[in-house]
Amino acid sequence: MGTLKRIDVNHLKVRCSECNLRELCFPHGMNVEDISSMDAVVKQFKPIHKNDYLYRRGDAAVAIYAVRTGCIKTMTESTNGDEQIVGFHMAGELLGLDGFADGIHACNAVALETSSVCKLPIDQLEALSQKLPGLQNQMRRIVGKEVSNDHKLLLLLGKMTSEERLASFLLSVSSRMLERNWKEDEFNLSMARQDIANYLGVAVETVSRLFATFQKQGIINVDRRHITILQMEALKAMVGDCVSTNKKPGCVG
Amino acid sequence: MGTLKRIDVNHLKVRCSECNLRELCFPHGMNVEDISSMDAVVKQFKPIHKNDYLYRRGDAAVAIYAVRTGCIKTMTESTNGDEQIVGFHMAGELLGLDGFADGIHACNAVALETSSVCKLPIDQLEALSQKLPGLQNQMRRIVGKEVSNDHKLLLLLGKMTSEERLASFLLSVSSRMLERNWKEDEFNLSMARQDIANYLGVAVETVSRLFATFQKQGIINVDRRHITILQMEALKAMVGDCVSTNKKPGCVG
DNA sequence: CGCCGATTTGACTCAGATCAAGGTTTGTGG
DNA sequence: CCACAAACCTTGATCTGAGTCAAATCGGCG
Repeated sequence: MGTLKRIDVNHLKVRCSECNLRELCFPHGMNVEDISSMDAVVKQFKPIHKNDYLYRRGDAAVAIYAVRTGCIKTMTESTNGDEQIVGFHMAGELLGLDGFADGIHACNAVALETSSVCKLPIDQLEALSQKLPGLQNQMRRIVGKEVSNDHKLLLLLGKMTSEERLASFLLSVSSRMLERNWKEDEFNLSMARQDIANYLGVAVETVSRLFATFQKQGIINVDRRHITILQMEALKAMVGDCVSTNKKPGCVG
Repeated sequence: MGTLKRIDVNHLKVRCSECNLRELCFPHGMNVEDISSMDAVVKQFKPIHKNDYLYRRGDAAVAIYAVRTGCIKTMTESTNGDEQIVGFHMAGELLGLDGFADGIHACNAVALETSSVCKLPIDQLEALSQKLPGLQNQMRRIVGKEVSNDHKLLLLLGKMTSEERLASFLLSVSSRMLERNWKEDEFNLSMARQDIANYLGVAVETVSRLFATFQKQGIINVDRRHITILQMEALKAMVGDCVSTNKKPGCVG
């Protein structure tokens, strides 16, 4: 956005050991030496523009990707052309596991804005993980997180009202902002209303109306894609009470 | 069902190499020797009864499980008590990946009928996979399949009508029957209507009505939980045309 | 400025939920 | 083996949250 300095990032040397996102990509179970040995594996670092595909359904799956900057959506496609967005991937988050089943990507991955990613070739990652138990552990965690994310979304699509869905979405973005040490109560959404609607399994108009309602209730402030959360607790209460201030008995969340 | 011989399966020696389900559990990339070395890892073989929990949300995740007989459902739980079934696991299918993220199961796993499972301890599986590249490959495939299954369900819950959902469900069961060399057009469902409804994100009454409608249309025959598919093509057409007889251009399914 | 896509808002509609009631199957204890 | 209860399933009537359709407005951008 705005004026950007022209930097050819293709030639920048990528070093996991010097990356300020490494705590998000590989947060646990890997020590400094382990991280350093990742440097040799991270093969590419390419910028892609808004609406560009990182990979398409049907492409050979040769790598997983870590988002450095920007935001990338992944979506499944049905035989009759319907699409369902299954994830928005922010800086420090990984994508590409959808190709693990048979070596062919089952999803499309599209940039929501100009984004850059690290490419981690699967074969090399695998070879390295034979040597580093820490990496193997980490891979397992990454997989587990993907699965548990998907399950959260299944619960959302299967059981929640549209109001709960949007509240849940805003809280998810907010908490991910916090993880990155950005403001948790003020941020810009990188996705269009249509993308939010698709992701949440509702109509665009419903998203639009809910934003208006939340604003009228003084819970959030909406200025186009700029969101300010005014009453975090109100959002949390919509999704499920016990998340809020103190956990109630029986609640793990 | 009916009269069963009393066999204490707890003491049966488990051998992957002799298991007739191994083609489903570990279908590719592992040769006979690899499979044989799995024998030492498969630790338990325990029968669980209808409504018993294989594991609960919050339990330490120490293993993944392969279903030998019966059927097991896995479900997520929201903070306010809602449950969403995320999978039905039939003979030869694996479950338990939901514990990979942080070593704690995020799902409940419950038997729909008396079932037996193989227990594959994660630490030993990991140790073995350091030696067997084939196993590591296979683990990756298993993960990929889980992810792609979840994505299919996301598409179903996010975009399909209730009619498409039920058709899709029946086709999924049917194709899994075929994989097991059972009849693809005649089978017993092991789950209650309520479970189907929950899984598909609709009301029980809707499931009941749709079964009645499909039967009236001569597409299936329903006798309680016994299903006979009379017009497979009609079901396929409901989900998306190009799956049917011949693939149309642009369709991968 | 004028066009185009993104977003909002209002009016109307409907698929599927909810409510209500009855029928059927299964399990249990006597 | 039967009686009874509980769980499961079906069917009908009614209601409603959210979709669809239509139109106005906004924001960029060439």
